[in-house]
Amino acid sequence: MALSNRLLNRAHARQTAMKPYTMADIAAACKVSKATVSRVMNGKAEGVGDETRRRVQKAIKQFNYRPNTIARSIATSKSPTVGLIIPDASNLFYPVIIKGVCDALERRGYHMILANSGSDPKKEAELLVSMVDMRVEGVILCSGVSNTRFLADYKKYNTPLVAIGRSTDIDYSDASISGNNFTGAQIATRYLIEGGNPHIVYIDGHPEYSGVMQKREGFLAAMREAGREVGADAIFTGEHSYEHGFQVASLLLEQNRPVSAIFAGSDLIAAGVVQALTSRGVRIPDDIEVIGFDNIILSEMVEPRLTTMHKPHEDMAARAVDMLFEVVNGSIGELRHITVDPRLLVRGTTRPR
Amino acid sequence: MALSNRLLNRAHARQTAMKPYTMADIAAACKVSKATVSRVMNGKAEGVGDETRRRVQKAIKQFNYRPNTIARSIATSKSPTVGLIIPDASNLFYPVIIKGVCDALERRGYHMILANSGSDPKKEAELLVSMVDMRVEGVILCSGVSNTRFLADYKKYNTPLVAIGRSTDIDYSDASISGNNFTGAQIATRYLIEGGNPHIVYIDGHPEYSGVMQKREGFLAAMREAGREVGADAIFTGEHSYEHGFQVASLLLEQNRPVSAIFAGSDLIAAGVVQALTSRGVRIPDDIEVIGFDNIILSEMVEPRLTTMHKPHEDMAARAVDMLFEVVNGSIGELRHITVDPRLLVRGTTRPR
DNA sequence: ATGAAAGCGCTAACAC
DNA sequence: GTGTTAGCGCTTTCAT
Repeated sequence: MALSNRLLNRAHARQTAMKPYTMADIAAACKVSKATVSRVMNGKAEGVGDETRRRVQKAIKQFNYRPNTIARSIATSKSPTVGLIIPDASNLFYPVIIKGVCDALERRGYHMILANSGSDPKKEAELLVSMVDMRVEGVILCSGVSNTRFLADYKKYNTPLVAIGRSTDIDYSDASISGNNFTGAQIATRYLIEGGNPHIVYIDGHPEYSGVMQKREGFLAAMREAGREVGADAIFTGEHSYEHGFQVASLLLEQNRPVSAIFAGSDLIAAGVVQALTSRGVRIPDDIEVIGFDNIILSEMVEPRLTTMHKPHEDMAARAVDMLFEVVNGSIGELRHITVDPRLLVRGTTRPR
Repeated sequence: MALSNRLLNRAHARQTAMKPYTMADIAAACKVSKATVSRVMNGKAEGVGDETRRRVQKAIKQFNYRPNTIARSIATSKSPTVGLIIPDASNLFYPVIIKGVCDALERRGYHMILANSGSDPKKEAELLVSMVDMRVEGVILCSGVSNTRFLADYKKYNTPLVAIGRSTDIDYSDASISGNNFTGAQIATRYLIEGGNPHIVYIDGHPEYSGVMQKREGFLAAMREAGREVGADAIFTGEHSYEHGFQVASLLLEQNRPVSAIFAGSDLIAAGVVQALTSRGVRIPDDIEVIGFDNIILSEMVEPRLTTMHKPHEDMAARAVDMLFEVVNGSIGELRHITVDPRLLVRGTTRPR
């Protein structure tokens, strides 16, 4: 009686405060226990009679009852959410990653909490911890610059971490998937060399990004093996942005530098280069060849379409999610750190070979 | 004693199961009550002595204790999260919306749960309900096609909803912000007419999208007021995509149709148009003028840069978040449904007037 | 087949 | 200042 009184009071309070119905409400309405409602909600085949089940289901419909995911999480101590941390959602590189992770998660009935780090290691650390506070089941981290000191320390929080696009610092994540930047840059550069380009310029983002360092090495390796000298003025680093590409290309033109080909460390940079060149009347690929990196969606939207090093980002995102769940349930194998080789995708910014 | 025994046992279990420390652990270690730990954690100035506070803070540091957001949510019955539902994260229109919402949320210490509806009203409804299940404080919905029947019904869940980009169906959201599509289309079309274009073609997405209908009306209104006739073959609807723009423009060229200007209902379409035209040697804006819509980041990355109808998406996203919180705490005023007028941004795809 | 009761980790009165 | 005691809405033994 005491119980049912409480419930009635609650039901009243609910009406005025417009609070959602709870399991107790359904239980009371059906004159069964919460345990039974719980069994029905979770579709337990065993342990509940047909008649009872129907009655409960009816009440659930009627009350429009929806179980409180939070309460469930606190009871089971696992919440159906995963965090995704990226540098900047408005950077054209990430939409497909976001989509890939989001969809893969949803297929498993999970939610995605998205946050932008702004490429700030400190902010990234804060976000990671706040994800831990949310008790996400794991987090997927996209980042070029991280506070590895923090990442090592982060292990203590015991929240699975899988990295996308960080081939270095493998020890700091439980699993990772990334493109082979060295190889990719090497392939692109070789292609440019074999195409007979006497003057190749390489433009990329900040060298502190692990990916940039690797691409730089790949570029240098390809040049070296061809016996080419690389002057300090053949390499331009800066922002990983469209503007950077545009500015460097403009500068090159203004300085009247002999340039026959440009290898850009990202399609964003490459797109900036293409616009700078075409807007000044330089013909691509006839006068200058351009190769980008990543094959983001933008690379098909510029004219001519970018020849670029393709990486299967959507698949990589899905695979990252797979791996995250594998580490969660301890089924992850030895190959926890995957590297995929970028593939040269020839389009319009290079001449036919 | 019983209590402290339980705690000790728990502390042991924790070690082996690697479960995070709880408030009880800290309390036990400091020989204070959970209430005190809670007070310290929440920075309550009153109610805790200096010495105690320091002791507790030290233990928190030492144990690396982090409060469980979920538990807190269940206790306070409010969770620091907001849902954002968009049609497709990989569509270049959304990155800046995502970023805007995410950042605005983070400034308030909130998390964003992101989900893609794929423009499927049914899926959208499911997502909305799953957000309710998560007990988000509210949801921000970006959508052109919704199940208005469901939306009306959704009110019963009592979870605040603010819409971005839906000027119609105002009754279904607690607040909304969107661009004035009619006016925008009208301005663009007038500009094209005043520029002396004899043959204006209008390309847009599916007419069942509320925004498309409005733009269509704006286009027609502008044509009508100029005494122009609009043949059925002057309007092309289809996907809201780059490909659609590309295909229609290609078709136009193949059919050798007299076309002097194209008004595209989105920059994505406009970008496709520009590529189709330039790749076939049509000069923009000399031979054909093009005006897009939205001013997404892509519009600056094509050559020539797109003349377009600018809308302040980042601000709109931030404003949507503001409004969401206003409805949450009941402080929202009368102007809950904001419409912003797009502004003509003249760039390279139109001739100087 | 069903119910009672004990948590999950926290907050929030209300005592003392 | 600090502790006690109820919950929050659910799951999960363990009885019956």
